[in-house]
Amino acid sequence: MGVPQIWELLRPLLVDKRVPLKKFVVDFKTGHGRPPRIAIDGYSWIFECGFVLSQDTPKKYASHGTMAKAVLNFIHRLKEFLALDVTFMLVFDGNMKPSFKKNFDSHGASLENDYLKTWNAHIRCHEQLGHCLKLSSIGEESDFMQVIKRILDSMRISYVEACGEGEAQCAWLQCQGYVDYVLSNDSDTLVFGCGRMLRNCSKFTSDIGVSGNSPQAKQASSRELFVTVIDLNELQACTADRYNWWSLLFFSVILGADYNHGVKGMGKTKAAKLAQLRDPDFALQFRRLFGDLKNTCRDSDYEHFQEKVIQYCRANSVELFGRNYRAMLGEVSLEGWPSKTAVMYYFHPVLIPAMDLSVFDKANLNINGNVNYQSLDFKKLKEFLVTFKLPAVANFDGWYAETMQEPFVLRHILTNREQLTDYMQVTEEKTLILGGKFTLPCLKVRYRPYISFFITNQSPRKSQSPTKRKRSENEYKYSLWIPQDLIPPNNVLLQRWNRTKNTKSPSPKKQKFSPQKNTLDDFLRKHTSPIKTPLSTHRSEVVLEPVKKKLFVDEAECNDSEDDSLIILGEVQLKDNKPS
DNA sequence: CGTAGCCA
DNA sequence: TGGCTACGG
Repeated sequence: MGVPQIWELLRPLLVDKRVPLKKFVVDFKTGHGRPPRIAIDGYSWIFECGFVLSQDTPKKYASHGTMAKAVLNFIHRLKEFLALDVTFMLVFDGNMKPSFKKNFDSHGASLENDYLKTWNAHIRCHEQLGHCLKLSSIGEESDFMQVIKRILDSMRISYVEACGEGEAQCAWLQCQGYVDYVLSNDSDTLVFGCGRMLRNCSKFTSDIGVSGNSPQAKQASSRELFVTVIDLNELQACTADRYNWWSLLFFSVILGADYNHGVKGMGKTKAAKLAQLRDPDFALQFRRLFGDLKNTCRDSDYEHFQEKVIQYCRANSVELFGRNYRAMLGEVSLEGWPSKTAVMYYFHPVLIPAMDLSVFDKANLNINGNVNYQSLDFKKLKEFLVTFKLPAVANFDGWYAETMQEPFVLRHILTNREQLTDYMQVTEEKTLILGGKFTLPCLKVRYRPYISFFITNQSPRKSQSPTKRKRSENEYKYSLWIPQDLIPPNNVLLQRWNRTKNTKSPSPKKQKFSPQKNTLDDFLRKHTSPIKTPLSTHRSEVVLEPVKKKLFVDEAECNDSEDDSLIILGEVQLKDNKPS
C-alpha cells in the first residue's frame, strides 16, 4: 500500500519528470555509457498486469480468462524491457512480512510481537538453513505466482525473493548501488530509503491522480510506456525543502500508513509542515530515536517524543498552520501513533542478510548484453503458453516468434559482428514523437528469423510480388523501431545504412537551404510544440515527413536507377542465412 | 454568521 | 464529497 499523499506532496516537484521509458533509457545510456539497472517491485508489476483480482477476496485470484490477459501483459512487459537491453530484475515479497501489515484491520492493531524476536528468528533461520522459508516451500504460493515464476525461469530471467517486503529489498539494492533505479508505485519504496525511483510505469502520458479518477483527462495513451523519474537528491537540490527519506517517513507516520491509523487531527497539510520543520527537527529526532537497531529506545522515550511534538503544535499552532488548533489537539492526542515495534519495521525492514548476487550473473537474460538464448527451451515455453488461449493473439505462432526474437534484436546489433547483415537490415529512419512532445530518433530494423527454433525450412517463397518492398518484407518479415542513440555510430548495420542512404539520395535539397544550424531539433521544436496544437486529436506517435527515408518505395514512386544498389545489397545479404 | 481550509 | 472548526466581519 503506502501513503498516496506523498505523491501529492511531491507532485509540484515532479512536473516535467514524466518521460517515455525509451527516452529515459536512451538518456541514461548516453549519460553513463551503459544501460540502467532497474529493480522492479514485483508486486506492482503483477498488480498492473492484472493478476490480482480484488482486495476483499485475497484468496480468490483471477479466473482463467483474465489470467490469460495478465499473462499476455506480463510477457509483453518483459519483452519491452529485454528489448531495450536494460538490466532489470523483479523483486518479490517474502514470507517475513510483518503480520500486522498483512492484515491490518482484520486482527486489530494491537496484535504484535516483539520486533527483536522476529528479527533474531529471521537471522537464525538464515544461519541454520541458509535461506528464509520460501513461500513456495510451504505451499502458500498463489496460483499466479507459480505461473509467473515458471515463465521467468523458462526465459532464464533471474529474480529476487525477498525475505520481507519487496519494496524494502528494492530500496536496499538501490542504496547499495546494485541498481540505479527502483521501479515501483509504492511510496514505501522512498520511505525505505530509495533515492531514485521510476514511478507509475504505464501508457499514460500524465501521472494519474490520487484515486485514479483525476480531473485532468487521462491523456491519450499510445502503446508507449512512460515513467515518472524521481531523484530525491535532485529534488533537494532544487528546493530549499527537505525531502529526506526520514522526513518522508515521519510524514507517513503522522498521516498513518500500513502500520498505524495516523495521528488524530493531522492531515496531509499539517503533516507536511511538521515533517519539513527545521528548527525543532522532529523528523531527524524521530530517526535518531529508532535509527540504531542495537540501542532500541525505551517506551518512555518514544512517548516523551510524541508529547513533545503535540505540545509544540499546541504552542505554535498559528505560526505552523496559520490557525489556532489549541482546542482540537486538546487532550487525547497520543492516539494514532504507530507502536514502537511497527516503527522498527520502517527503520529496519527485514532484508536478505547475505544477498545472493547470482541474480546479476551474466548468464541471465535480463542482464544487458546477453545474447546467449540458444539453450532456451522455446518449444516447452510455447506449449505452456498455448494452454492459456491468449486473447487478442490471432496468429499464435507469429506472435510467439516475434515476442521471443524482438528482445534480442538490439543486443545482436550491439555485438557488431559482420554476420548481422545476414539477417538484419536498417530500412528506414524517422523521429518518433512520443506523448506529443518527446522526440526520439529511431531506426527501423527489419530482420528475419534468427533463432533456429523459428527458422522455417520452407524457403521464402519466390514471391511474384512486383514491388521490391514486398519482396523484402517477405524475407525480412519482422521489423522493429530502435532508438538510434542506443546504437554506436560505428556499427556495421548503421554504416551500411548510411552508405545506402548516401548512394540513394545525395539529398540535394538540404544544400539549398541555409547551411547553418537548421537542425532536426529546431525543426521539431517549432513544428511539434504542443502549444501550437493543443487540440491535437491525432495519435501521439507521428511520423515526421521531412526526415523519413524509405528504402523500399512503393511501385508508384519506384525508380529503377535508384533502387539498383539496394537489390544488390539484398542479394549479398541473402547468401548466408545461418545466424551465429 | 458566512466562509475558507483541512480532515475524514 | 461532506462536515467540522477557527477566523474575522
